[in-house]
Amino acid sequence: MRQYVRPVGELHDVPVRDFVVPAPPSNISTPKKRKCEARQYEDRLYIKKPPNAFMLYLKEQRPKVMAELNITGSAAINAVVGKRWRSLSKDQQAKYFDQAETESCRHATEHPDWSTKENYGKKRKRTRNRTSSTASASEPKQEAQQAKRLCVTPAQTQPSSSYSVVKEPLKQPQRQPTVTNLPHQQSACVQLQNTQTTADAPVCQVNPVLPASHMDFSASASLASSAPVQLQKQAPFVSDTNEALLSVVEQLDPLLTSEQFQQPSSPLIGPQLSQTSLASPVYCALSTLYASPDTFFKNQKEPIGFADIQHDMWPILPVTPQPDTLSCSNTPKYSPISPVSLENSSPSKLLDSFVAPTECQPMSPVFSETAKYMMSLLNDLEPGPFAQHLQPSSPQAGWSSPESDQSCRPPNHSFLQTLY
DNA sequence: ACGCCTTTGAAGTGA
DNA sequence: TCACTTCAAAGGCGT
Repeated sequence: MRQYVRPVGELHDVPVRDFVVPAPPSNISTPKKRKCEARQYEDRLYIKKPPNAFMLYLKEQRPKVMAELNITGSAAINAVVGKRWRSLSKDQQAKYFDQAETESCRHATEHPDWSTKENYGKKRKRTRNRTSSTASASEPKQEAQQAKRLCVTPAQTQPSSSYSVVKEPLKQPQRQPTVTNLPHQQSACVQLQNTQTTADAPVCQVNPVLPASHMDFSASASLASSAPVQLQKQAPFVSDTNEALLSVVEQLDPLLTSEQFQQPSSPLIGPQLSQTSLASPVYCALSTLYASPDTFFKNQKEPIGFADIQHDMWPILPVTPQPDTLSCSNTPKYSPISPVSLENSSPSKLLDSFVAPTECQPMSPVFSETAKYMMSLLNDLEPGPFAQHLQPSSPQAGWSSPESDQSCRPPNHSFLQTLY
């Protein structure tokens, strides 16, 4: 496999280069069923939708049902699985919603500019007719609509920048970096609470994690859900990864383990704070890294693309972004509303204080300090690579870590090694 | 060769 | 806002 080396930043004034493996996304289309789409987009990659919870369940259950019932027809299998799905409890289903959120987050990281809109109308005629043979009068209209969609001009279905990377020089997305212009899927992730929400300073939104509709259902499974204590108690399915990650965040933010969070129904401040903390850019970025480190680092595109993918990643990377790798467009930047004293602030307060400025600004030193502290925690969990690159960073006053939770295991992933 | 079937959920579309 | 449509997976079947 070919690899390319490109500079990604500097470390202690020493240029750092990174291998870029131009591996195609894992969710490209199969040529068989995408001929129509392929006609329009030639050999451009077709990025599929991330699977939803039921699709993940379906994938898992299909071989079981096939073995149990000795049937092979997918339609029959799907009907059986659908029935089983409906018989599952909310808690049982939550496992798959959790996985779906992870997949969605990973997908959004790999394809930051992609939305389901890209695939809309790309399949051939497909008239969903639940009433079987009854040909409705609206069918011609539907067909006409679909034909219209199928015949859209390339200009109407301008591929996003993530597509363009495949064959063309990287282009700047045409959208302006206003949050309101972000695709809905991207904006679904995180909204930092307690931030200014003026017209000039929209609510910060960072990498996608989950649709809001899940936040009331899959609280235990959502990274950005409410009640972090619930997340620990009622989510035996939470992976080792998330568990370890949670332990880091809990250490990062002592508030998460304070007594007020032991009661899910207690004060309003609980969900608010927990959502902010668990949905923080750092946590979100870390979860992305943990979820798919190889993909994340291998699928880096041009520097500007990398910055676009995850500006929030820079603070936790052991490199300093070069000025020309920072993009002023399409990526919310974070800076403190007002100078925050490290001595008197917990990380959660710091994260709360970030808003998206109206123009490109340099990395917030406060944010970087937060990230450094997180790195030190990560280093404790998995000693190694970062120790030689980061100055030891002891917790500031007010950042005192709680007693480490014995149930929180260190991450099994060796993603840190992939950095070097 | 490729659309249909069949399921649920997420998201897009149009009124 | 609401109803409707499309697409994710998958493999046998029909055209």
